[in-house]
Amino acid sequence: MLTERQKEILKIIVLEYIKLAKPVGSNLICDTLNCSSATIRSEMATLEELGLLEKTHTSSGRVPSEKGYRYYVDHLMELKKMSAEDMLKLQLIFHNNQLQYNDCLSESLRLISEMTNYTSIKLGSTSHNNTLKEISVVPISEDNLIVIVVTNMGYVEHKNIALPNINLEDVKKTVNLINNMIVGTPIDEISAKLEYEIKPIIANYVEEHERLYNAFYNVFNNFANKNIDVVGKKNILKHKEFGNIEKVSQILDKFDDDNIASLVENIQGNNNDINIFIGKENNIDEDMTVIETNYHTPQEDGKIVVVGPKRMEYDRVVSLLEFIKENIER
Amino acid sequence: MLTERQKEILKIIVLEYIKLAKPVGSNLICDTLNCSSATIRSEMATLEELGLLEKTHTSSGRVPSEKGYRYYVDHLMELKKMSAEDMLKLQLIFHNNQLQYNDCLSESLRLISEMTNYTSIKLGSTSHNNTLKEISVVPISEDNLIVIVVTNMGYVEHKNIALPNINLEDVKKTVNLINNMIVGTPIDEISAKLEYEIKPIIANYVEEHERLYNAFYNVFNNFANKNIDVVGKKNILKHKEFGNIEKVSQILDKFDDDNIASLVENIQGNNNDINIFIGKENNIDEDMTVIETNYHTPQEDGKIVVVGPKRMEYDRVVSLLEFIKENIER
DNA sequence: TATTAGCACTTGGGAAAAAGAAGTGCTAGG
DNA sequence: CCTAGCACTTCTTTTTCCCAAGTGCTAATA
Repeated sequence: MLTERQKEILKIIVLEYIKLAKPVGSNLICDTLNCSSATIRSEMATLEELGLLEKTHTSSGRVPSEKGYRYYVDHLMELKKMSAEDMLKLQLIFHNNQLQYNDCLSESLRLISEMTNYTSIKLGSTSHNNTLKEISVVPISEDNLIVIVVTNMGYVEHKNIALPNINLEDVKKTVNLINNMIVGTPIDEISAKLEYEIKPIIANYVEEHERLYNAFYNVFNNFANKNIDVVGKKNILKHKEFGNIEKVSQILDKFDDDNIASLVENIQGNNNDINIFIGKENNIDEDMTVIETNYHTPQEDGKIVVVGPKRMEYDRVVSLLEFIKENIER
Repeated sequence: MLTERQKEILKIIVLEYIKLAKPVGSNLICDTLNCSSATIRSEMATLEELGLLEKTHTSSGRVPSEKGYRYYVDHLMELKKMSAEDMLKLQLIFHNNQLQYNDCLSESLRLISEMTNYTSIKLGSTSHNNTLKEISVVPISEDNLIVIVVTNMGYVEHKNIALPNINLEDVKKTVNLINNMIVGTPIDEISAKLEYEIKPIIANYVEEHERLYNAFYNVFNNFANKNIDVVGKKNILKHKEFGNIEKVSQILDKFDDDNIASLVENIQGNNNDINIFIGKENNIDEDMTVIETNYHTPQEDGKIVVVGPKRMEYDRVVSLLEFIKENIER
């Protein structure tokens, strides 16, 4: 259990280090706390013993340890409201009626990255709410046709499939069948329905049912229900803790679409709020902090994630995410 | 006019510098050329006077100047055929029947970047060959509908438009009209046709023709006929000439989608072959070289561009691009 | 008992000096 | 025209030196 003064000191060190990225010495603090630097030093020593502070070398000032950041986040951070400026810019997005839901979200991400110099990520997945609205087919050459799938939430996906020498009538029959029988089915159940309801029927009606069935099956099976969006990768270059090419390289590799998708997917907060993973607590990079939240809209469920250095403006990011989550869910 | 020996020396220096990025001294060359280093030195001095070589400081070895690279590219470079390995990997792509035209191209880009550690870019534009094949509309809620446009080449684009309280019958009438009257029109002429052929008619037939017309007009007007694809941005980190964060930052900014699209668009070779722009010759970055070629397929016209440091493996990149251009155009 | 002033000590960083490596230009002789 | 030899230049690396920042400890103080 920390004394009030110890908390105060820890907090000052965290905030100061976040601001300037330089180890914090006792002199800086004794000004604010009206006591001598010697006193502060002995308190700092205690905090270091508790594992909340670290030194970069024997005679340096103190730097928060991971545990120190954690303590700050859990007990000391004040959730101040957003700055007027941040607020204003975000509201411009959400009050812009021109923008569709999806554009709002990606605009917000862009804005977060721009304002904070961190990297923001969205991983969305078309929710169970998405059901098949309509499927249509446009033949574009002898051998190729385009299959277009629309969900009730307005997702559209299309695929070019090659079906040499297929009978167009058969295709139309199949499409009609699908439109009549399985419209309204949740996207993730369609494969099953195709198998058990459509396949048996076209097996009788349609000549080349085998090939045709497989083609349609593939269309739905590959329905991209995960989409990832990473904004502001370049921002890591702006933080001095990542001042060498190797580190930057390593992090940028992690940010590659395939990589990051699975990493982000595995981030699992223990509540539905905003979750913070500091350094080794996260699976992206032990020198970074990851802040995550989930959102649920009629169209999709997903995560918004902000990644930055451990000395991140925690309070600011949390309030930004809160605001966005709240607004996107309406 | 250079003597044979001078050419030989220039060539060795260029190749050596490309390989190791270290200024080349006279000793290294006299081994290969069977003459003393003093002789080489005096030749080097001549080449420097001609502006083909440079020194980094008074007593350093020589480095090719931009003019030197240019001379190499114009007169000394041998177009060797691709290495077996490069060839094999590329052929795997083009002989894979699973892959559609578009996937082939992006796979090739990915491969080039991976093999060479440069950045490759594709800027494609749906060619004039693309004509409207079909337009369809799917209403997904009271106020929203999805408009889907398909071209004869199989491009599909869709847009969610909000039309509160619109009469669905009117929408259908308009869609039918478009499908009957302007199918077959090249994409880039559709806006005009809408204006002069469709607008006057629906003005009579359809109640809210104003709003409806505008909505459709927007769909076609925003038809994304340029698509850009940048692969391997991270690769600049791998070259020592870009060893500091500022330079990397600056280049990565240039690679941002919007930026690079217009930059690439302005690259104009003077022939239909492969064009090389060294350093200040290009508009992307004066420390880099840009190699470009155009391709023309039934589906689209476009450019493939490779960007890397000036000490680039010119011969290799040229042969890679030649191969891809040739294969993609079939 | 908690705080403070004072002081010796440690470390990193930056400047200056020293030593070494790489390579040049020039000259004189074959 | 070529080459061996040598003085010279510049960069790079290493070493040395010194200063600034900041600590920990001790003894005195409120």
